[in-house]
Amino acid sequence: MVAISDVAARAGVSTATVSRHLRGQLVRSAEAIEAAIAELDYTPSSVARSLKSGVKYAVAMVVPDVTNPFFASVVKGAETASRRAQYNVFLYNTDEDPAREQKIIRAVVHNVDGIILAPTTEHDEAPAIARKAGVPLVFIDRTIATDAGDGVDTVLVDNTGGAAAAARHLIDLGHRRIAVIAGPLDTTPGRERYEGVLGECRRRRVPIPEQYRRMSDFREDGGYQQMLALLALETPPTCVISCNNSMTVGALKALADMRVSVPEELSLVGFDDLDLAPLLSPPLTVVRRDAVAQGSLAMRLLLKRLEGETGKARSITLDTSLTVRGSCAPPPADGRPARRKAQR
Amino acid sequence: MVAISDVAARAGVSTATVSRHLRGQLVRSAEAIEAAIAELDYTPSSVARSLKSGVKYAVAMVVPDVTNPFFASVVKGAETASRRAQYNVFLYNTDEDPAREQKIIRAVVHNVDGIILAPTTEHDEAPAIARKAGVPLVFIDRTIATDAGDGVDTVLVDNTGGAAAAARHLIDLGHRRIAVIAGPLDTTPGRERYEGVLGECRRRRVPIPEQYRRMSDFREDGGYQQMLALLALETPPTCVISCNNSMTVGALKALADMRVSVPEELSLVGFDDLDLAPLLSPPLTVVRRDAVAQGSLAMRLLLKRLEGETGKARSITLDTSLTVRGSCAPPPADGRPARRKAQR
DNA sequence: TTGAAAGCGCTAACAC
DNA sequence: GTGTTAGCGCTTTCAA
Repeated sequence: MVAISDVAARAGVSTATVSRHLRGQLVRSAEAIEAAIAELDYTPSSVARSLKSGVKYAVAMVVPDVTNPFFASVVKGAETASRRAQYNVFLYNTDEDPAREQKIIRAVVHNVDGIILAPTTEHDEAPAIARKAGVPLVFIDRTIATDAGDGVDTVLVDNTGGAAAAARHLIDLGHRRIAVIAGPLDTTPGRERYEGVLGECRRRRVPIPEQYRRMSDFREDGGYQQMLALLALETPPTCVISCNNSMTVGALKALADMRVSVPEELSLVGFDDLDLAPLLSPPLTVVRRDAVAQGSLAMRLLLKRLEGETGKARSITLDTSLTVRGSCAPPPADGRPARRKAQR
Repeated sequence: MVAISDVAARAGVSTATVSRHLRGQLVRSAEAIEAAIAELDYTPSSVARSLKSGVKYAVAMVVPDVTNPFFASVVKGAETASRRAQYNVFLYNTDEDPAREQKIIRAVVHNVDGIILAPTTEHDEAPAIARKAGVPLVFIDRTIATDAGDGVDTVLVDNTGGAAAAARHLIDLGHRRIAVIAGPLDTTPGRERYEGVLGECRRRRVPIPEQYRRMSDFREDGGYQQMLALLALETPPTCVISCNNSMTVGALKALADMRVSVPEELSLVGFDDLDLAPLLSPPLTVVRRDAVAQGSLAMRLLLKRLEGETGKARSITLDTSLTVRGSCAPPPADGRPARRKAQR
């Protein structure tokens, strides 16, 4: 490995001078130093630099699963935004496991300058750990309930509004038997979307009975099982709101397996868009948001803090929008929709 | 920040003893040291450790785009596999830009212990850079043509076989006018899949005319445009093989926009599966491969090298399999399929 | 403007 | 088993 001392020797100056030149200061021997650097193909060791300065030029992104297109886009946005400031992005998947998340945060907190985290639960210990280590933390997509989250910059979306818009759309179409497949309620988007649906339905006097409130886990299989359960009900709903993309995929598979035709027999709205959603038959109506922008914004907030910005934490809420495609229609006239036996 | 010297002072021993204890050696004062560590909430600085040992416990994953579900899965597999050895994964997107890729590799090569790369082109300079720096490199999904790639472990899939299987399937169904939407030919999967299709067709005496060979770029819009071009031909093909998932999405959109019914008027096979592929109507027939396994295998090869394994480079080729769903049928009888005017 | 030298936190000889 | 010490590559006083 070629070190700064090699360059200094070759250029006939001290290491201090080379270091100064590297930091952009004017030095007499700039040319000789440049020549030496080029000949030796020297790159400063960021490790040594970090040891001295404390800056690591690294940020950790901790998300449930990059394989989820939403988080893939978030990561993409954050990574792209990190380049301007020459930061590097460590990626970690928690698989929605709070224990794993804590382990990651603890291990990482001393090795990065900042952390972007989609917390697994709303009673998350990451803020305490990060604060103790003096490492800036930004929440993305989810916050935590307690005031342990005070002082943490946050980028959310208007889950409540998006979910309410989905409910409104269905109510306006004439639906009165509305079901919701909800994500974990100890999670910001899980809770807010659920409450968004419930709130809108309450406001419009279309109560959602207990059996239409299906608690699930943001996973494909959860969506599949809950849709199956809904279809097996004595009086099934005429429409369903699925609260994230993975569960929506599961719900769609259940619908396909049970040969339920959408939207004739059952209407469906998903939260979060999917690449192929417009190509399904019918094209899927969804609540959309700009995931790349969310990631990029989170990174920008973090970089501001790393540049020394102080002041109280900011919480930014991005808009969502209902994209109406073809998966919703008025409820079937006979009032006995969607009940089927399984087929092989 | 609390350093090893603080722990040593508190435990009444030297820093060397604390260091030994940390590395697992038996020391008399283990208990006192543990107590001090706990009270001070001490974590060893990985930066200092790296400076000393040269090991950074970091690996760079350089892929075209995490937003592509294939690469998202590769990254997931690699990240999961990295945990066993306590390595951390830096993520970079090249956006298929060779200049950006080079810049990333150069910047990263001295700050990581190893690199996993899906090279942008087949004449890639990464191996030279990595070799000069003495950093192990693993190619994933793509190799390079020249022997500059000698000494680089590689994890590929049987692109040729997969593409040939797709062609065979179509020929067996009776198709004689087969078109292919190819990826960049200076890319391993681009070239191999293209040649796989061509080779099988040649073997079966079903030549593919020039106008049915559509060169594209692995991007959605490329697939869209090329499908449009095919449909506009005087004599359009009766079936199309699309050589990656993004282009397949574009092709499907073109088909939808032009109201071409699949598979009645045109059959379609995609390379790489998509989450919703089974839910399309018709469900999409694709060539599949295990992306998570690919990523995990690449990381395992890399970790072996980092553990000191020597010996010549290994090149592993994973299987692909044709998943027949519903998007292929015998060609239309009238022999004049798929030609349409655009509709709004 | 420049060089000498100290030191960031940790590890590995080396001597005890 | 343990302490002393040197040094990884770099930055940054402090003098000159």
